[in-house]
Order: sequence, then C-alpha cells, then structure tokens
Amino acid sequence: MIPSKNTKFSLASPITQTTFCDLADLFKLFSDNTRLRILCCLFPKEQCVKNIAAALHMTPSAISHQLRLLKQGKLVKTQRIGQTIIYSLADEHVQSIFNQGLNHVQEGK
Amino acid sequence: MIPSKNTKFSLASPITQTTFCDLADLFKLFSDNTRLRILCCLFPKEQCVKNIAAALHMTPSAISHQLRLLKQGKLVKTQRIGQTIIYSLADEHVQSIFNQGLNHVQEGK
DNA sequence: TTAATATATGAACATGTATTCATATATCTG
DNA sequence: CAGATATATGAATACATGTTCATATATTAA
Repeated sequence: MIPSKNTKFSLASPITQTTFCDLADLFKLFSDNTRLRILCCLFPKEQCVKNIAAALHMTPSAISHQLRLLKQGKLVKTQRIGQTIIYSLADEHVQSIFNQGLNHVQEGK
Repeated sequence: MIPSKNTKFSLASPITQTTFCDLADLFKLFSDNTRLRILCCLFPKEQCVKNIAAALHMTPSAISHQLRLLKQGKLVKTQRIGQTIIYSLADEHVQSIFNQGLNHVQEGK
C-alpha cells in the first residue's frame, strides 16, 4: 500500500514491510563514519583487522566489532590465513552504493 | 590517508573527514524504516503531511519530526499552499540512492 | 607446553534517536 | 474576531548504538 502502482520498482516487485526493514538495515551499515572508512579501506584491496585499525587510528577491538556488523550484513566476507583474518568486500554493490551517496554529497547536496 | 590513491573517486577528489561525516549523515537519513516509507510516498508525487501520515498509519506529529530531518538533509523540499505544506523530493539522487540499495537487498544481498 | 600474536566477544557506559503527548504557530472560514 | 484545520516543536520516554576495557579463543613459534 505504501508504494504506488506507478513507480518503476514496485512494478518489478512490490516493496513489502520486510523489504523496507532490510533496506533500512542496509543503509544503517553505511550510516556510521567508522564503517564507511573501513569499507573505503577495502576498496583498493583486502585487509586484515590490524591494518584497518592502524589505518583508521583505532583499536582492533573497535574495528572488530564493526567488521562483525558488516559481515552480518553481508557487506564483507572473510578468509583466514594463519592467525590473521582477511576482510574483503562481499560484492561490487557495496562500492556502488558508496559512490552513489558520494556523488550526492559532493555535488553540494 | 584513508582512501588509497588508486580508487576512482579519490582520484577525482580525495575524501576528507568532513566528507565521510556528510556521507554518514546522508545514509543515516535512509537508515530508518519510517523515513524510507516517507520517501517512497514522495516518489510518485508530492504530498502533504496529513496524507503521508494517513498512508503510513502514523501521527502527523511523528511524520513532521521525520520530515524536518529529511528537509535539513536536503532530501526533500517544501511548498506552502494555504494551510497545507507540500513536501516533494529535492532531486533525482534520492530515488537513485534508494533504488541502488533496493537492488542490493532484492538480489538476495 | 609456554609465550606471543591476531582476532573476537561480553559487559558497561555514554550518547543518539524515534515516537508520544502537550502545546504552539499559522492559515482559513464564518 | 472566534473556531477549526494543518503543521511544527519541545520535553519526556524508551530503545538502539559505538567505544572501551577486560577477557576469551585461535594460531604460530620456540
């Protein structure tokens, strides 16, 4: 009932309440400064927790907590190599969404 | 120092800490169920507060509070016609960002 | 096994946030 | 003007969230 019949997206597939929640949860992951900077770290190449923490001047614990959220939201994936756990972007959508927001912000909004 | 030299966006313009904050603030506006549904209401056509509230089965007060945030973030704009204030999307970017997120969510994430 | 390193996790704390309720402002009608 | 309607706003409440700190788990090296 929320999405009108005439919008592009709702023609393809109507937006359920569950979808709205999923969508809000997705954007919530992009709504924190630290998480954005973590994702940004992962754009050029995969990284271990320690390196991300160093790059952001934050504790590995704080980064680990945020990485857990990003992983739960399927924005990043992991790969263990010995003691270290390598984090990388789950797919290209992540950077697409980031860039879309960046465009808006950088165009003076 | 956060964005590597080799990423597309940072070549065009480096991402400052201020930009990260602006970006986080932008996504924060998309990170709430109610605000997403409000924006969705505005996709097909401009709407007054009362109608949005009715469509979402919420109080005009709650909607007004959220509309204020959306307006502060320049996602919507207003136009007064007599007693009623008509809200509409500020630009096409809003729906672009929404759709980009929707694609990700609907592709099973 | 013991020590060291990398990461994860739970509790606690401080801060932020969405809604409600009461009330205020603004516009229109009579 | 008074009354009705549309919207906005401030305070209060309940709940969510990010970081820190202490501690736990897992892997490697000696």
